[in-house]
Amino acid sequence: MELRQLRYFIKSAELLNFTEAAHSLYISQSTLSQQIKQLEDELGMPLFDRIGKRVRLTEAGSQFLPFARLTVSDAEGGRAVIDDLKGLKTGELRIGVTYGLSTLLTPVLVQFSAQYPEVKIIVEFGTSEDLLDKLKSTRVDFLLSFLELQDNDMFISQRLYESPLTLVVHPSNPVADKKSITIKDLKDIPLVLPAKGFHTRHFLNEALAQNNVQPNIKMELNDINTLLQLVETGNWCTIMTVAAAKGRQTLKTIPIKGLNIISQASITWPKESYRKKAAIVFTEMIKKQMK
Amino acid sequence: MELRQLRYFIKSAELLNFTEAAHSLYISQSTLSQQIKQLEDELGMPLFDRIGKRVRLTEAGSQFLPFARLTVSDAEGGRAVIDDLKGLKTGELRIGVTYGLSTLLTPVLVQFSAQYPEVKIIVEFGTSEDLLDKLKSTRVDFLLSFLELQDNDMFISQRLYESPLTLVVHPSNPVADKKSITIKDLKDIPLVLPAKGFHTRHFLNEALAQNNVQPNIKMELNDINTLLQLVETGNWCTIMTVAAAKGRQTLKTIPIKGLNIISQASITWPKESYRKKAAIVFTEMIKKQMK
DNA sequence: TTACATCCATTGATAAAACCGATTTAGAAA
DNA sequence: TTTCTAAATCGGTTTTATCAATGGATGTAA
Repeated sequence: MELRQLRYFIKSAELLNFTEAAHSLYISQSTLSQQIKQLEDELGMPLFDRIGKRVRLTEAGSQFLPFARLTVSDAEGGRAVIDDLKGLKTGELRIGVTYGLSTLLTPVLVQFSAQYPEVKIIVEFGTSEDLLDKLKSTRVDFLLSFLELQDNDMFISQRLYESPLTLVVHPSNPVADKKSITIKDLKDIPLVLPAKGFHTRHFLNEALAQNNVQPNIKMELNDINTLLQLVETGNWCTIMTVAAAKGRQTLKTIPIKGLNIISQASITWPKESYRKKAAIVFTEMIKKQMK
Repeated sequence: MELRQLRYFIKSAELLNFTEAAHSLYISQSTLSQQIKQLEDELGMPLFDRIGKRVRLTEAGSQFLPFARLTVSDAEGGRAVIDDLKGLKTGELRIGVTYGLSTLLTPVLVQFSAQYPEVKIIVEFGTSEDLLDKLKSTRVDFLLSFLELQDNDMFISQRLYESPLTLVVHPSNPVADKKSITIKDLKDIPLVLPAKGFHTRHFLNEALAQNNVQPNIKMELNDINTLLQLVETGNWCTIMTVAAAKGRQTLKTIPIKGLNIISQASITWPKESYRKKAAIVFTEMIKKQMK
C-alpha cells in the first residue's frame, strides 16, 4: 500500500470511471488498472465491482475510502507543516470561491500575493456543491461561499457578512429610475439569471414560488461575469447579492420589496485537517478587509 | 512522498540511528539513507541534523513526525477495516502485555485462537514504558498493563481489576508458615525482585523508602517466569501482584501489612485510530473471563 | 442483427527507481 | 596520530511503475 495507490483509488472512487480517472491523474488507463488491482490484491479484497463496462465501489471499497482520504490528507498536512516552517516562502494555497464573492476576493488576492509572492495561489471558482466536493477531498484549503451549513462532522464555518438579494440593472434600462420594486414586478422585467446550481437561484425559486410569481426569465447562464456583461447592455436585469454586483460601477442595484433573502457569506474549513499558515493569514486578510 | 518513506522516517526518528533503523526495517543502510534524502528533497527541508556521525531530528523533522505517524496509522486503519470485513477470517492482532498480566492473558489466548484460528496473534511482552512506546507507534493494537495513566490526548484506558502487591513464597521456605508479615519484616527476607522498569518496582521502592526499610534484595531480573522459578526453589521470596502469582499453584501468597499498593490492571487503547474487530472481541473476552 | 463505440483487463517492452554491496568521508574515540 | 564507526556516495542489479497496443466484454446506434 502506497500513497500513490491511495490517490489513484480515491480519484477512481470519485469518478467511478477508470479511463477518466487515469486521464485526470495524468497516467495511462492501464497503469491505473494495474495499480488498483495491486492494491486490491494486497488488501485481499476487491474495492470495485466491475459490472460490464461499469465500475462501482464494493462494500469494502466504500469502507476503505474514508481511510484512504484521511491517509492522503494527513500526508498533505505533513507537507503543509513543513511549508509553514519555511515562513510562507513556499507552498500552495488553494481557495474555493463562489462567483458571487469574487469582488471580496480580488483585493485580498492582490494584497496577499504582494506580501507573500512565493506562495502559489490557485483559485477555484464553482458552485457551492462543486466546491464542497472539492473541500471534502482536500482539493481546496478553504471555501468562500454563501453556503449556510450547520456545523457537522466534516466542516466548520465562520460567518463573514450578510448580503441581501437585489435587482441589478444598467442605467440605460427603463427600470433603472425606480427607487425600489416589488416581487410582483418581477414578472414583467426581462431577466438573465444565474443557472441552477447557484445558491441564488435556489433561494430565489423558493421565494418566487411562495409569492406565486412567474418571473420573465430570458436566459440562464453559469458564468457571473458574462451575465453581468449582458446586464450592462441594458437589455436585461438580473438578481444577485449586493456584494456580487458591487464590483461593477456602471451597474445599479435596486431593492426588491418583500424579497427577504439575505445570503450569509462565510468561510468554510474542513474540520479535522491541518490549517496551513497561508490559509489562516489569507482569511484574516479577508476579515480585516471587510471592516 | 510515499508510505514507505514515511515508515522509514518514523523508524529512523525513533532510533535516531540510520544503521539500526535500516536493520530493523530489513533494508540496507544505503537504501534508507537515500530514501530519507529523497523525502527531504521533496519536502524541501532536512528532517534530520547530521552532526558528525550522530543524527537528530530537526525542528521540521519533529513537526513532521506526528503527521507521518498519523498517515501510516490511518493507512493501517484502512487495512484493518478490510480485514474486519472478512469477518475475523484474516488479519493480525498485536497485543502488548506486561509480565504480571500473563496469567490473565493465557486462557483468553487459547479461547480466542480456538474461535478465530485465522487471526494471527502477536503477543509482545515488555515493561510498561516499552509497551506504551509500541502503542504510540501503533506496533500493538492495545495494551494489557498496570499502567495507571490519566486519560490524555493519545490514550484511553479501561479499568479491569485491582490487585494488591503481595509476598510470594514457596511452601518449603521458612516464611511460608506465617499468615501475614509487615513491611519491616522485609529487611530479613531474601528477595528476588523484578528489575527496574517494572511498575512493581517503581511503587515498591517508594513504599520502602517511605517506611525507611532496606530490603534484602539478592537478585533482580527482567523475566517474571524465571523469577518465579527461582522462588519455587524455596531459597528466595518475591513481591508482585496477587494476579501475577496466581498461575503458579505451587506458590503461596502472603499479605504484607502496611503495604498499601494496589495495582490497577487496565486495557489501554490509542485514542484516535481505528479499533479492529479482532481487538474488540479479544478485550471483551478478557472482561468476560474475569467474572 | 450487425457494426460501432466505450470501457476495463492484459500483454510485452521500456524507463524509472528501489535496492544492495563496496567504498568514501568525516566525526569520535583511543 | 591511528582506529573505529556511522552516514553518504557510487556503480550495478533487480524490481516495478509506466506506457502503447491489443483483446474482450458490454452497451448503443444503425
